[in-house]
Amino acid sequence: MSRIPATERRAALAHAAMAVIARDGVAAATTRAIVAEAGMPLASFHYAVGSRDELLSDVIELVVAGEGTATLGSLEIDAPDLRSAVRATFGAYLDLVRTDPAREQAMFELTQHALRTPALADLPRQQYDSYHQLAAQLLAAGAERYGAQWSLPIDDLARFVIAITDGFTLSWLADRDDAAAERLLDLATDALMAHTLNGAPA
Amino acid sequence: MSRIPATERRAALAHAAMAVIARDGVAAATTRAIVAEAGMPLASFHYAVGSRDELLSDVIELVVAGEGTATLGSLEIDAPDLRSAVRATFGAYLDLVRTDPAREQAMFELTQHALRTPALADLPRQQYDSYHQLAAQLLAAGAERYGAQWSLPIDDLARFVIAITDGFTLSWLADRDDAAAERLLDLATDALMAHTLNGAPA
DNA sequence: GTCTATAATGAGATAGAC
DNA sequence: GTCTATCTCATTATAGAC
Repeated sequence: MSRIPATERRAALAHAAMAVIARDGVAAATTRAIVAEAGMPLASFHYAVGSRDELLSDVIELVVAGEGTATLGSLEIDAPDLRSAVRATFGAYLDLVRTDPAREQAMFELTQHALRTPALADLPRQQYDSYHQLAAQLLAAGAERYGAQWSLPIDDLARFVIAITDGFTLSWLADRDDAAAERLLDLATDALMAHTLNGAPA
Repeated sequence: MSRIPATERRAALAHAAMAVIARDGVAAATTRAIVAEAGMPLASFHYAVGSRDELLSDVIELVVAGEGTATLGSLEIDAPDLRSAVRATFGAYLDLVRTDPAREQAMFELTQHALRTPALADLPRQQYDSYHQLAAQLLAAGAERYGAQWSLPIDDLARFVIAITDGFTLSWLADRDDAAAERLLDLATDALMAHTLNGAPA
């Protein structure tokens, strides 16, 4: 691990930290665990980063930049109509949560930690802006593809999507009730579709 | 602090821990902080409880028993119809979150911590069962009071209510956008009311 | 520049005096 | 039974050898 510029080390540490956090949670992301994940000696940590919270800030930047949600942005849904597409996208997110629950939990933990840490308290706003933008983008793309229109401001619907997504994830993490989660997503789909105008709008 | 039975001390510690957690978060709820809150010497902690996680388990029991949600159960809403009552109840919850954001955040932190701690991993299920029961009870009471019926199983609607409530709380904690939160609750109310039959059911 | 070795701190838990 | 004083451990952070 020699001859590597500090900025690259910093980035490598942030990625290693995200891996540790996704696997074991924020509390387990000690400086030791992070450098072990990155294959660096302990002293490299403060050589590159200054403090643990500073690195966690970098990690949230990664999430904001989309590294935590990349899977959803590149999703390709093949559905006959908008309703099916919406439901399938929710379903794809459910699969994501079921495949890697610890990762989704880690996103919540990062937010909570940042909210409790004065130096990081601004980051959750950016994090949720990023989520809302992703949802709005998916909603807009869906409407365009199926020739429909949303009858409410897309930002309001995006916030609803993120809220129901977060809420559904939390309850699933708590009780792992797949069937109830599916029914909840049906309900969420109904709620969204109640605010569409398809074909020729008024 | 003499002559107090161990079981009472244990309960006192659990309440003190909940106070600390509600104010400063789970990570700040060290044994020292908890006994300071309770006005006890440090050694009383392990005299009464065994371990920190054991006490956190007690704290979640308190939440499950309703101490974290008592405000909502005793809510008295005065509204002309079911829709207004639903919206007002959501609004009351928003007020609760705005009045004591740290407390609501603490509920999330307790869940996350329990999920990451093998000895406590069963508790989130009970915690969410308790939430779902509270929501179901509120939905049933509302329908009865206004002579309406829900056209979906009340447990599914209860899960939707808790999900949207959690999700809305998380986004509000992140960006403190009151206006957006109100619009989200309007949307959630619409979604619920789409599943009512009022007057004479089929 | 890099990393071994070591502070310095704060944590959970306990021994033993009263 | 109760609590003071202490132990042991893991943590963040740094000093100083190479």
